[in-house]
Amino acid sequence: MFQPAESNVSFPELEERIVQFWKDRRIYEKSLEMRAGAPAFVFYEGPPTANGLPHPGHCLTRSIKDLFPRYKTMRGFRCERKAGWDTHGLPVEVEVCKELGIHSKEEIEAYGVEPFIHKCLESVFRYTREWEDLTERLGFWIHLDDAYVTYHQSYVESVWWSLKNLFDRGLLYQGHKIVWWWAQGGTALSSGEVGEGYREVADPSVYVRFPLLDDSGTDLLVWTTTPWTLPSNQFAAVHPELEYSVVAFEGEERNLVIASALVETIAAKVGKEFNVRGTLQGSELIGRRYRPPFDYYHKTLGEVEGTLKGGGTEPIAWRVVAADFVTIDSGTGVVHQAPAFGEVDYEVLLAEQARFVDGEGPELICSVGPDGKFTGETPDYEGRWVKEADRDLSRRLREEGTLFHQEQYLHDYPFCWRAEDDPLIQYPRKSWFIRTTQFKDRMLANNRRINWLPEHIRDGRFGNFLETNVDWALSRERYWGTPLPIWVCEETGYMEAVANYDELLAKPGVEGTDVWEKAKQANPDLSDDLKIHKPYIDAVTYESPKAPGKRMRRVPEVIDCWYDSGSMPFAQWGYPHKKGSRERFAAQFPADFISEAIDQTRGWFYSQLAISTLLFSEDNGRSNDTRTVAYPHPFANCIVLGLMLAEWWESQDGKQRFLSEAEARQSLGKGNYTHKIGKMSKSLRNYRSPDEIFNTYGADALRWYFFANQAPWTSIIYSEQAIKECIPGFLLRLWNVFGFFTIYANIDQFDPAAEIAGDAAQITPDVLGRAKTYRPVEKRGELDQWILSELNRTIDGVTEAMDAYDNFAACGRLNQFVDALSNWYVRRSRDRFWGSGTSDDKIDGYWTLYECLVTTTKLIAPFVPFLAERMWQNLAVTPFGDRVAESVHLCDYPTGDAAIVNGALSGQMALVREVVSLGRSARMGAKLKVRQPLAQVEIVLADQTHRGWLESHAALIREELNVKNVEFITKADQYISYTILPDLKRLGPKLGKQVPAVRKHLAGADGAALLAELEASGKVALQLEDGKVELDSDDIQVRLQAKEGWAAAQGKACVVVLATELTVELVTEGLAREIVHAVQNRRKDMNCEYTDRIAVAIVTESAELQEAIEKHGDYIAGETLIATGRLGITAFPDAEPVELKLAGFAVTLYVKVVTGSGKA
RNA sequence: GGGCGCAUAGCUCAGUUGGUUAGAGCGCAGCCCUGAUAAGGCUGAGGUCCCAAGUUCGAGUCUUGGUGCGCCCA
Repeated sequence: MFQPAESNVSFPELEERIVQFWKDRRIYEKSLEMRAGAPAFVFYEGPPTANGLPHPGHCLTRSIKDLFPRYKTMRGFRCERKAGWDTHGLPVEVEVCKELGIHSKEEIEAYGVEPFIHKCLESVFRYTREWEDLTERLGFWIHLDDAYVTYHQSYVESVWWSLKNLFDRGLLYQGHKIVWWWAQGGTALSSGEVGEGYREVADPSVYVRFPLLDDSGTDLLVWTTTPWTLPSNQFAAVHPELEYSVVAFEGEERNLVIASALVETIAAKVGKEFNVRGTLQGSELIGRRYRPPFDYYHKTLGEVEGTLKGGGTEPIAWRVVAADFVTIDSGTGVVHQAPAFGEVDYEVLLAEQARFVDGEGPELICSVGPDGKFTGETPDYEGRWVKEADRDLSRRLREEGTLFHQEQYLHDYPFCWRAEDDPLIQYPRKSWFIRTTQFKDRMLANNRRINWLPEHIRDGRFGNFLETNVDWALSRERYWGTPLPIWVCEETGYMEAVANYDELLAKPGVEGTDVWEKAKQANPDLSDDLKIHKPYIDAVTYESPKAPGKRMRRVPEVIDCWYDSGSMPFAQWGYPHKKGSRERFAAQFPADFISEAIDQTRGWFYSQLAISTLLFSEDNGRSNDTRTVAYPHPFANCIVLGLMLAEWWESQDGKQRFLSEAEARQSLGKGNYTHKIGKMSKSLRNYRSPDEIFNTYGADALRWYFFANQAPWTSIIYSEQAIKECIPGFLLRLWNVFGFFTIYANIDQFDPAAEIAGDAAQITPDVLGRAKTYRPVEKRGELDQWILSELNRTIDGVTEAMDAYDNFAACGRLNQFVDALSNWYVRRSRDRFWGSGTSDDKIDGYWTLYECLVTTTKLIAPFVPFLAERMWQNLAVTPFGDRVAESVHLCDYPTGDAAIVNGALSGQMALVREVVSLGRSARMGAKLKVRQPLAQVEIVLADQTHRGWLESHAALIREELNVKNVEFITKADQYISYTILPDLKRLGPKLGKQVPAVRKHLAGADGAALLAELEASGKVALQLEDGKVELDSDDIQVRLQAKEGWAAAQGKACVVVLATELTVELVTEGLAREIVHAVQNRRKDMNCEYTDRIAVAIVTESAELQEAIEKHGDYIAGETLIATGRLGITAFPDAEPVELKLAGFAVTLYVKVVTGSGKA
């Protein structure tokens, strides 16, 4: 016996039970053990941070990350799934600061770095429980117990190892980075923080003369809104391809060089007439020297020249240089360069430095201290806050005659978000960099080998990002992160990188480890992993090998936490220091599959690729302790998920928001609200929590929605309505087929377990074949052959799609199959199952449906693992017990049997479905309900190929359309007109410009005549204006059209015409069917069992109905299980009378159950 | 400002190497079937395929330019 499928299934409850079942039986672990010796399918988990609650976007990533490992496991691979947690970084510090009510680094230091990082550690796992619950409830199978954690000593030491490797290869260096700097607070701000603080302000805007040294009468004109940067000027930049003019303004002694396109604008600003004395290309200006507006540096360095790498010498600064970023949008087309205070300016300096031999190029000039005040290098302004000095600087330029023009300039400028009167300045900070630019080509080569989904990521967003690669600014002047493992000699500046803690302890004269030991003594609960973190690690020093008696001290920085996550391919195993890590890494590198959302392009996708390319490429330089592998690494296939959007409805004024349209309609009235789609926002509360979705619709509904409703890289709307619709649209439809099967199989005591002896394993076709009554497919009826053909086609289609990481297409195939199973196979098989007794045909039906369900269960297992498990338990475990796999997730994925696929039958069945559909459409047009039998249907086919087959299925068509006779006709001129259309794909290349004439000719021609000509001679000759054209039957398509006035419907391939005349016999039979319908409804209202036999009385004045009962009594009784002789026309007292109208006649219906003794 | 992506029915999206009458789901309206029944089916209304120019016998599809939106970066 099968456990029946409950008709009011609650998927959330079902899923909760399955979660428990998996846990109790260790199914996930067994699914791995089962594949112990199998080839690996390598998956990497991109680590989330558990210091915030998981939200719907995480459900999407975790669903996709679950789908493919499950699929590959069923396909025979061993897929280990190690979870991971990202624990370091600024977001964690910010959360802790919020909690402590502090902001700045000063405040953190005042609070104490030690207690601060303890707080960070606590914060990191605040929501672990919620994350674990979500993971489990969603059915995401992953080893949470064995997760890698980025702050663990073993992980940090792997990161250290890789950094030492880079350091020793000269790929890790110290340089400058221009950052947005809060001078008053002494800290850099992240781009996010800077973005928060933009405000419109008026700044002084000055046009300043830079006199050319080789032309005593001409000055470059530059423009800047930050006069305080002028003392640090080093270059002037022009665009080499722009045209510049030498301009004489009225009343000015000296000429000015301005981009030609800007001359008018500037003249208008100063209200002066001008003369253009000449023009020249930007490229002609390059290399020319000028005198900067302030001489603090120029007086000593102005005449210094350096040796160029290419030979020769050149002045190191105050020259015109070429730059692509120069535009004519504003300013003068000549741009003042102060590399200390602008990122692009700094890049210009780097480019210039690169032209000179080492040590002879320009050094960075910076006249401002970290406090934002001028230093002693500019004695006139020493100690003055830069913004406050702008006015004096401008005055001095005016006095010296180099100020051409000054005005107020309104623009957006960033301020500190926590001290809103403090403007930020761009400022150079010392920073550690990884020389990624040196590996650009190798990263690009690696990238080209990655299978990106969607494809455009490779050459688009990600490829472009690699093309414009700049060295990775690795260090952070923060507290909670992986400490940069570099120790510096306090005397000589000699540096060493350290690969792990033991290596550090082995250094000569180590001191400072007591700081950690004391802390641990004071608080034994402290995690040992903290000892390699700030502030403990900072205390550890050792003897300098270069200066006797001097110490090696660690640099103060921690590193970018993206480096942590990008190191996970090796760091998750503690490679290379942890025992066994080399083997594990070798076995699990590179990954076959990863997936995250598109925002990780420059995050995890890049950090992984960059680190992997630098460390593990075959030609990676002189690394000696790494393994190397062929591209691509560290991942081969990557699904880049789209962003998840929220959907809500809000009132016209935007003040009220609702999460469903129904709620909005109820509160605001129809039409008084707008449908919104946008970013998910905690503060707007514009989405439901995943828990609500799980509890209302279930995880399978959510998963199916993610997988089946759109390609994964499109932006996905978290639409409650659409999630809800997955239930009737797919889950419940399959559930109903499953329910249908269990009901009838139990009634007929169809029991596969009794027929199949011994181990039934995974109930594959070969196992089923052992059953006595299981007949080979070719011996079964056509409908069975058809659905099994569809099943095997579906297996192939789904497998092909999933192997290409195309879950959307795979779901489409599954959906199509379940639709065919439900809406054609079961529908057409109803009578078979409903009929009493057993027959070979009926048993064939059970075996067919059983095989379809069992196989579908396995096919859907990776997608909707809960429903699949429940169906497997009912269909397999209940009847077979321990003779079958205890979980569907321990099964192999089905493989298609090409011998069972019957393409011709698929096409034929599609045709008969179309004919039936058209017939119903024609009935609709004539307002003839299907219960009313009709005498005849006539079918006109455009293509006679399948006519014979269709004719042999006349019975099926008769039944579906409720007609007495089916005729196939070819001579149908009374119903049909013919149109002959050219096959443009064929004729286009052949005829070219004649195509429009041919189309015109055919459109105006008599279709029937052309068709006759084609049948007679095999071709059609057309006389066009510019010659004769002959078309054969392949060049044309015949299209049929139903003429007006018939109950007819036309499709692509045929026309269906109904005879609409009704005879008395047909009407009477229609009435009998009305009676059956009424009695069935009554049975349902009375909650009869499927097998109850009943007595019925139909009391009516209508002679027509009485005649119908008389003539078709046996039919009525058979359909509605009326006990023999118990259909009458006189009332009986012990049943409730029901008044109703049948075909317009008043009837009183009496129904009572007489016996529940089985249907046979 | 730069890069990438998107724009097709009321909503969300498909649309294969250019080909005849541009599809699906949902929603809406009407109807039907039904012992799988809190399912299912049929029909209908609804489209300047963002705009413009070009290539072509033929453009939703290719090219160029523009507009709008989103994401990333500055």
